[in-house]
Amino acid sequence: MAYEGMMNPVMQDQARCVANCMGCGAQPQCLIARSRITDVQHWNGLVQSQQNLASGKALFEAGAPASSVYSVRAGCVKTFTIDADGHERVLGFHLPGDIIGLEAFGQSQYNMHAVALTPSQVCAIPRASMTEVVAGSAELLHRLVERLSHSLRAALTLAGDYTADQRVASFLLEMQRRLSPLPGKPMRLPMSRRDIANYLRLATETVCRVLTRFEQQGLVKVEERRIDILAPAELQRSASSGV
Amino acid sequence: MAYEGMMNPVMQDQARCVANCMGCGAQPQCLIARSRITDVQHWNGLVQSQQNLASGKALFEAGAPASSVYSVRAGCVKTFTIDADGHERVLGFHLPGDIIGLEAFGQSQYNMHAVALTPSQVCAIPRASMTEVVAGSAELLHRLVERLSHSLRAALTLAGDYTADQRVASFLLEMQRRLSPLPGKPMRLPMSRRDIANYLRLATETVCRVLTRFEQQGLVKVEERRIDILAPAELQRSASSGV
DNA sequence: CGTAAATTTGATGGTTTTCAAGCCATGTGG
DNA sequence: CCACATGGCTTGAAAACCATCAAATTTACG
Repeated sequence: MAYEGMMNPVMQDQARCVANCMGCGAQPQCLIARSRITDVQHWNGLVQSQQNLASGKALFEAGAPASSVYSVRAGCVKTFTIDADGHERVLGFHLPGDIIGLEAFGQSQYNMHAVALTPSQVCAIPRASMTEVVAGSAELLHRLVERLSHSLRAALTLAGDYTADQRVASFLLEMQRRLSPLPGKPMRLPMSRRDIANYLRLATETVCRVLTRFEQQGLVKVEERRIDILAPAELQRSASSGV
Repeated sequence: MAYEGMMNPVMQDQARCVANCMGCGAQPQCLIARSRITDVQHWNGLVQSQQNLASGKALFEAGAPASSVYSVRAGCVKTFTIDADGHERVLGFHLPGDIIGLEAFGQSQYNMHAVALTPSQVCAIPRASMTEVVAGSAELLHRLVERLSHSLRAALTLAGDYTADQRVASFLLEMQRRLSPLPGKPMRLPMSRRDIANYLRLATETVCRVLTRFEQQGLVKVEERRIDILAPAELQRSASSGV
């Protein structure tokens, strides 16, 4: 249970239920980042509440009324669907600064589940407020559409027909970027091999084998969920080249 | 060269270079559809120009400044990228009412190519105008985000690990819906087998084989690009069930 | 400390790709 | 009008890649 998220100062502040954007640990990545102080204050007023989620707890379920979007402050939240056969399909991993629930815009219900993979903290923003503040600030509107179009590009990338090697390599590099551990420090993945495999549309065993092979080739150092990328450039080539 | 698109009245009106939303054939599907008359007029003023595209002509290329988004009035426009190895990757087919270029929001350049598959007609809307009008109308903002999130869901669907049968079945049903031919009439696909295969991340041969099998099973009637769906319900089952 | 879950490794099989070749439609030029 | 060329479409055989099944090993946690 010794998740690193537990050590985050933000996590320890469990008593405060009203959000406070000033001094938030996720500021650099947040939608509101680097905005005018008045915008931040306005935004701050809209954030309905913060929510602490224990590892494995659901943020919302498919079919629930899509009343809010959520901005991740700390931890990691997995979104996924469950198809008719009961199979899980991982749609994404949301790290601090990411917004969850934008896909449900224009729908009355969420069409996916959201579950915390590690102890997490999110800010709930009522959808109506979201529309309002964004309509009032061209800057924020721009950023919002930017995010949506970025997600769209990411999804289209995921939709490509890449080999298992390419998928895993890309995933490791993307995670390295988003988790941005201290240089030289290995990153700690918040998700299981099973979740990675499901997200990449591969079998769990395939992900294992690829990681083993990458390690044998000296590209990475794997130690359970701690992964150190030794040769980013070569890994990048594995990600793009068809070999 | 006898594309059906040529018969569309809108297509014949090649002299008019300033858009006129009133009476546009794509109205029912357009973003502006069913808006207040003042909104339509405002929108109409923003539409910089219409553009006629001969079959095979490029609307824009990857790397070009992303100055506008485009609303398709008639025809079909394919968007795709070309990777380092020179391989094409089809991202989508845009039919009347669809908006092209939203993915480039927040980027200075398009990151994909857009080419007309049949004689087509598009309305260009400068990006600044787009932002402005959308900011001025909560209704339009809502619709825009709705579209983006719809595209996102579609991309996530495409990203699933479906069998060749499932992919082709889904594609046929989706095209039937979007092309909405007269009941009983077969639809005419605007794109080649190669484009379909590329879009579905399959080999051209695989698409052929699946179509042949579907025809043998009596699910569809295939005659070159004219395809008649004989058993929509069964095809739907092929699309969802893993069998 | 013991059980359950996660991870890893091996062997086998199935789906799809690749390579190769033939067919069909369309359009061109004689 | 027909021969011919071109590109799209279709079919067949072999190989590649990954999933599945099975089992050993490790880790997590009550």
